[in-house]
This record gives sequence, C-alpha cells and structure tokens, in this order.
Amino acid sequence: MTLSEQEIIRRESLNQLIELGINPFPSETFEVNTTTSEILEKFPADESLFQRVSIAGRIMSRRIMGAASFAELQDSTGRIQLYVKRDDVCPEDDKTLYNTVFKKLLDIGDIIGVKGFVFITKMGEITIHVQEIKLLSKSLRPLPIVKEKEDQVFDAFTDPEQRYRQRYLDLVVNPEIKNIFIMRTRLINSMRNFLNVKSYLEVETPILQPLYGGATARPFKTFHNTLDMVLYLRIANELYLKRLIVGGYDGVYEFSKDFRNEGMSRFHNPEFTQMELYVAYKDYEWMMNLVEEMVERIALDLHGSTQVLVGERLIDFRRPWKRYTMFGIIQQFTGLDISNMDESELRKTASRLHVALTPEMAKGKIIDAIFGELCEPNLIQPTFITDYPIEMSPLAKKHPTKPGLVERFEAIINGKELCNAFSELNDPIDQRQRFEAQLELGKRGDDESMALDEDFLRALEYGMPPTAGLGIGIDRLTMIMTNSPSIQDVIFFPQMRPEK
RNA sequence: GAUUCCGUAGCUCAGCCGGUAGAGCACAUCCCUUUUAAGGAUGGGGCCCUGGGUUCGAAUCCCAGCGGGAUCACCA
Repeated sequence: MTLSEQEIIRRESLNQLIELGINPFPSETFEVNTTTSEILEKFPADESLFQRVSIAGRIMSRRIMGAASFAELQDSTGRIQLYVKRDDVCPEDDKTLYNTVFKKLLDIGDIIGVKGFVFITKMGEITIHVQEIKLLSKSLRPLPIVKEKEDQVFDAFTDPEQRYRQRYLDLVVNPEIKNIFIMRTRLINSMRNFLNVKSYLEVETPILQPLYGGATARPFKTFHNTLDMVLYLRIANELYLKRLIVGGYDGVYEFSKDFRNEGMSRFHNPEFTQMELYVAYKDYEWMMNLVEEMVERIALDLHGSTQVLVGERLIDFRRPWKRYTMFGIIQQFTGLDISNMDESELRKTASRLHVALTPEMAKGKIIDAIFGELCEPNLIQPTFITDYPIEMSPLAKKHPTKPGLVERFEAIINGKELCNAFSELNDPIDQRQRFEAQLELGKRGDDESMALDEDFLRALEYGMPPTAGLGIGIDRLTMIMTNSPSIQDVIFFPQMRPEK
C-alpha cells in the first residue's frame, strides 16, 4: 500500500500526538449535552441554556490563525462554528494544546469533543466559544471536502461510483444524502404504524426457501451443508404469509428483503425491499382503498402534503386515485378494444402498434407488453389498473364475471409499477391447475415460471379464507417520496462489482 | 447483454490538432489575528485505470481489458 503525501503527514501527526501523551483513539465516553441543530434553533432565545455546552463531532473546516482560530464542527444534526482562543483552551503557561495539538496535529475529519459557551460573532454567526477540547478519534485520510457559499457548491463529491462504494464518505460530506435515508426510515415507520393501528401482525418468514415462489423471477441459489440440499433466497414471501392466513391470523405483514437474480438498472437492485400484506375476508377492491389511504398517509407524514415533487412533476397522492381496467386503459391510449381478441389477433395488433414481441409470449404476456409499452409510461399521477389476464397471475382469484381475467390490480405512479395486489386464489384445485400451467410455460422456455409447491397446496386444501394480498415496493416508494432518480440513491450499499 | 460517454493530485476538473503534467480547494512552511466559499506569501504532491500497438516521442491516436454513468433490452 502506497500512501499519499497527505496520508503520510497524518500518520506523522498521529505519532506526535502519541509522543505528547495524547491517545488518538481514547476509549472513555464523552458526554454530550446538546446538538448543533438544537443550538442553532434555540440560541439566542434560550441563551441561558447554552452557557455550558458539550458537543462532539467531526472537524469540517479550519481557519487557523495566531492566538485565536475558527473551525466548523459537524455532528449528526448539522454544523456549527467553533471559536478556539489560545488562552482559554490553555489557561496555564503551557500552550502546547493550542499551538501544537490544535493548530498542527488536528486535521479536517478528526472527531473531537468540545465544551464551552455559545455566543454570536461580530459577523452574526452563532458560534461555540471553546474552553475545552478533546481528540476522540484521529482521521488518517483526507476527506473530499465540499465548499459552500450561499447556494453555490464548490468541488462537490459527486462521482457516483465513489459515492456508492464509500457511502460513509457520501454521508459525511453530502448531508442531504443522510436526509434521504432518514426519510426512508420515516416512510417505513409510517407504514408500519398505519398497519399496526389496524392490528395487523408483523411477522417474519424464511429467507432461505427450499422452493422459491410467489413471483416470477430467477432466484439466487445457495446450499445447506448439513441438510445436503439446495436452498434459494426468497424472491417473495407470499406463499408463507398465506400459510399464516390458513393458520388463522386475520392480517399479517412483513417488510421483506427479496432477492432476484435479474438485470440491474436504476429501478432494479438484486436485493430489494417489499412490504407484503395479507388480510382475511377482504378482496382486491378493499385493498385498493387501503393502498390509497396508506400511501396518502405516508405522503402527509413525510411532507405534510399529499403533493410531492418528483423530477419536474408534481404528483398528488390525494384520494381517490383514478381506476381503469387493463383493457380500458389500453383502449384509452390506443383506441382499440382488445378484450375479445385471440392470440393471433393480439399479435397482429401488437405489431401494428409497433410493440415488440417474442415467439414464446402467450396471450397474457402480449397484453402486458402492449400495456407496458403504450400505457404505463404515460400514467404519472397515482392510478390503479385492474383486472389482469389470468395467464400472468397464477396466484390470483378468477374474476367472477370477466372470463380470462383475475381480480388483480397494480398501482402505477410516475410511469412505474408501485405495487401489485389481488384477491388471493384460495381454491386449491384451481391453484394446482395454475401451477401446472406454469410448468407448461417453463417447458416452453420461460425460465421464470413458478415451481409447484405441494406444501402450499396442502395448506390451501385445509382451507384459506377469502383473502386480499398486497406487495408494495419500498425502494420505489422511497424513490418517489424523496425525488431520487435511481434506486441506488435510496439503498445505502447498492450492489456493485468488486473494486480492482 | 447492446449502444454511448467517462476514468489525470486527497476532491472537483482542464490539458486530448502527439513534444518536460496544470488550476482551484485540500496539504506543508512562514506572516497576520474575530474569519466568512479561500486573510496574505511561498512550497511540496501524479504508474495521467491496466495491457498491447502506431510513432524518434503517447495523458493525448488505435485495439483489447477493467471499473463506472446514461439510454435500451431483460426484470410482470
């Protein structure tokens, strides 16, 4: 490992600190009694509160001068200026702490604790007048420091590769990134709270599964040595949650890390988070109302408004959302009623509409391709699309009056699917036939078709109440709620190829 | 996977009509002392992503590779 000049200098500083008897990585606690944001909010209105503050954080800039210097300290809530005067920090004759330690041996990036009182400088800036200073952790690498003045930013740390690989740095240096992840957690808390108030039970189900099911996707495969068997990382948890409904819970949900061995894009990460919810004695119409209510609630909790700016567009989550059937929306955008077409007519129609198809696509996939190409990207405001073709919905209940369709909906926002839900198929004989149809698709070359899960069928044979089920993409919802263009911006450590 | 753009100092970037490697910030030394993106002066710092090729000579041109971004495909 070759060190840069600046890294060598910092290691030398580290050694000098040790020679001066200062532990650069002390183990004792440093008691903090306030935060920068609290000081900046409440001072000077509550001046008396801040006569003896104790605060810790990272040095983010320094303006070193003779007998008195300035620095900026960043803690988890923000930044505040420090005023360090030699004779206050070193009241005795020995001025080493100021002249040598503070001025020469401390660096931007070092983590320190300070004690002192808050005042306002001549320039009008709220500042801590430091009386004690203690090194809490030495930083051996220079930070990619960002300069700001008013609204301008200089030398921003922007390289996406470095930001994702070294997210810790991104968070230190780009504070607005920290806020995105705080929003993500608040979103999850809001959703969890919404579901708990309704008394649904948060549960945990297996991530390692002997059979992967509940979605159509290629899985990650792993191996259990003791059992001597292949296991899969789950692509969904649907079939386990439905088993719990069979077991007698009325409502269960899980925030589920799922894993799909597919392509990556700004909307896809190999591991991602879904929230799946199953409620007994309900159907998809009921679930649509719940989704509207829940997502509207989340927008209000996060933004205090149902309106959220996404890119250039203002998206309004206010209920009720628009609802169209799949055939209805296709008719709206193409002027064509395809509801009674057979596979060959659909193929002709698709080619007339310049929608690309592959030979193994069956009726359902063709309809979905037309929808995905011509309708979905144009649905910006929250919109429900209902009544999907049966071929692409092997776990959904048949529509009672519309042959070939199922009771299913998706919510589309900003041209992308946000959630997927249906009245769950609870007829075990029908379910077995659907699985068998999937096996046929698999033989036809569809490598994402579902496996037949005998234990799940056995559970259904004991009887599952009519149930509404939902899967909602947490990463995508976070992208919308935080106006983030890439999924990598809402996942702390997105998947990357290894360095070097 | 395809197309395209990018990879130069710790960071942000210039240099790319081939001829000794540049700026700002950061860093070091000195001066100043309540500064405001960076008070002033001086200075150090580079396998120019990797490997080949063309050439007297390559950061620069060509090829391949590695890593990344964007778009598309795939992913309901």
